[in-house]
Amino acid sequence: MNINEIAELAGVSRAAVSRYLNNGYVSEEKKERIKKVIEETGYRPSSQAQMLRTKKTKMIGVVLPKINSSSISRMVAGISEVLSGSGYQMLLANTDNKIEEELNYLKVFKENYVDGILFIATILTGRHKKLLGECKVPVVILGQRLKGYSCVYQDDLQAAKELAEILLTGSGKPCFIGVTSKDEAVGKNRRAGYEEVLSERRIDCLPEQFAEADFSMESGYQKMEELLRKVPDTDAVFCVTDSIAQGAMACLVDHGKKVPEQVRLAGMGDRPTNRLIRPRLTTVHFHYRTTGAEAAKILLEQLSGKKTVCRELQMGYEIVEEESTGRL
Amino acid sequence: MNINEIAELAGVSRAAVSRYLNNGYVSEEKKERIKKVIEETGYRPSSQAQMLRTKKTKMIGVVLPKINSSSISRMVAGISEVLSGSGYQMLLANTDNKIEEELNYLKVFKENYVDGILFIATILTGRHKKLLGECKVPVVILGQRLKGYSCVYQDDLQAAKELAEILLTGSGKPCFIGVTSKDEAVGKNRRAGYEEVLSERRIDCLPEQFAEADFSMESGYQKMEELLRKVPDTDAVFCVTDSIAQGAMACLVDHGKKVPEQVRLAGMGDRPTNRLIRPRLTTVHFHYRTTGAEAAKILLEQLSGKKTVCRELQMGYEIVEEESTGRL
DNA sequence: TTCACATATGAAATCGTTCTCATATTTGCA
DNA sequence: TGCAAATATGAGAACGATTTCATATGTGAA
Repeated sequence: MNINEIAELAGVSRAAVSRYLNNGYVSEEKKERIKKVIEETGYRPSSQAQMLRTKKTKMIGVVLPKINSSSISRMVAGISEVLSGSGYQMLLANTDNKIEEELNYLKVFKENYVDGILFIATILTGRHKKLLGECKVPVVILGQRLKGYSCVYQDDLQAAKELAEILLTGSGKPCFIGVTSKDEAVGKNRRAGYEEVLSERRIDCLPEQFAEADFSMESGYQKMEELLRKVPDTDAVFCVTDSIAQGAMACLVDHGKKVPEQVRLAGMGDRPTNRLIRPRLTTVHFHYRTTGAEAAKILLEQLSGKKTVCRELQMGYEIVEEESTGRL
Repeated sequence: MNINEIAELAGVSRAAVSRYLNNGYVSEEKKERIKKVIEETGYRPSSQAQMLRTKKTKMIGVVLPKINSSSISRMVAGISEVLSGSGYQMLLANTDNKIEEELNYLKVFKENYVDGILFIATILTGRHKKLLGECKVPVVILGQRLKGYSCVYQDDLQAAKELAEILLTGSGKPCFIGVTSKDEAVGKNRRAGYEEVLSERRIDCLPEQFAEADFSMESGYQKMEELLRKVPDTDAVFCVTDSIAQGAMACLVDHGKKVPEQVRLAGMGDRPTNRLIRPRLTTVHFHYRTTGAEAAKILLEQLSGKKTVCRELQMGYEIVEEESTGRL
């Protein structure tokens, strides 16, 4: 079933059918005939042909580091929510945290494979920036701020600062478990927020009071163990993610440390699973689902062809103070 | 940059360039020239044109009920793992558990929008079956067994049975929190496994000892509360998912019931978050990631054009016995 | 030598749309 | 009435690849 057959059955020209489908000038009488034939045959225009002709794929490429992560899958849910019903489909590119994969997908997408790109980033290298600059389609970056690009990101610094103020109340020997500083948002900004509070309160720390984990619970457990060895009398631990905090918590429990009586603990990200652990973990709730939704909205706006002004959106957060920081 | 310009720059015909790209007959000398031009220009053939001409989109449609669910996002990770490097892209269709959306995506995909479909199902109605039957592209169903289709599913009945055998040891008044029986796998089969053990052990149950939740923790909490009201002396609770079990556990704790001393509890699905709750939850570990990976492999096999024999794959499982069932 | 078969080549058809263009016809307004 | 603008129509070119076809050359076996 192609447009020619429909045209023939309806006794009109191919162009008329095309116009009917695209709201062009067609007389009521012909509209009626075409409608009838399309319903009877169940005809659907070939999207492949449309793509070729219009240079639009009606697809959004979503590049992400790891789909089975709570924060990221929540963003994707938000994206999907907004995209559904907009006529756009979502093309998923799972990079498994491999930079080469990320670059590769950007290369594929940047020409005209998709109409727009949502890029959930952790680390943005120079090569990323170069490829992003070459993109012929609009891009929105999620989770990191990047000059010159539309982006939706968390206020990591401020959130970390506010959280640290709670955690460090009355603490003399705090420890910190972070991640690589190549990750601007989680690695750099959250640490910066923490350190601001350290210096405001004139708490001096030795390098051994800082550890660097990856994003996993296991790694949180392990780094906590190292810290306990090096700093046995630590009384507070700031973890840059909840996964890390959960690992650290398990480690503390296993080593017979009472939380929060002996060691206070805080994480960031408000994993849904936090509700399950006891003592309850103090954390920061970020609106990940909304982050995804807002990013998708911005992209759709840019696709709708208005002036392509680049928009930056900083999301709010909420401190979730619970038992693990000992004030409740 | 299109194939004509490349052909001209290389001094060959358009057909030669196409053959070069598709491993047809081209002399070494021309291969060299074409290669050089392509490298210099950074030419990439238009996938849209290829799709139109070849009727292949190199995309797999993945239909799923909810992306931010641990089991499903693990399946997607498995799918992505296998698909990556196969030359196929993943088109995500998040249906948000709405049957109409599912049917709609099937309608879009069934013709030739994608080369194959991975369908993560919960409920399979007659309309689903009709649309699946009309699919012109290969389909693999995940999580449910359906006659006549390739599928990868869990051995829900056997797993539930084995789990019930542990939970019901020495129990006189067990309760059950299930889900709708429209869900063949989780609703029907898991309940059937549970009931088999009931009858083997000649444990009689009243209807009020059975509750029906949806898949959420909240609903697990709420149903547990109802059960505690109707059956205050219950000594064991079988939950068909871990989310439900986690909700039930929270409820029991809130009502001052000791787990497992007063009430024993078991879930199914092995959510990663189980490791965090105390007492540790007895559950069944299903290989979701592998389920996704295997399904993708079957689909790729069918796409590779061999005999399209329909394959059924029943995945194994592992009982994870922990404290909540009181035997450890 | 001859015939079959693999290798090599480019012209032209093809996939199924949308869009431009040329051409009518109708409507609205001065 | 006259003239511009809006409405309506279909022929045919384009989009950018693959594939068929006709044709030519090289190679090895009978």
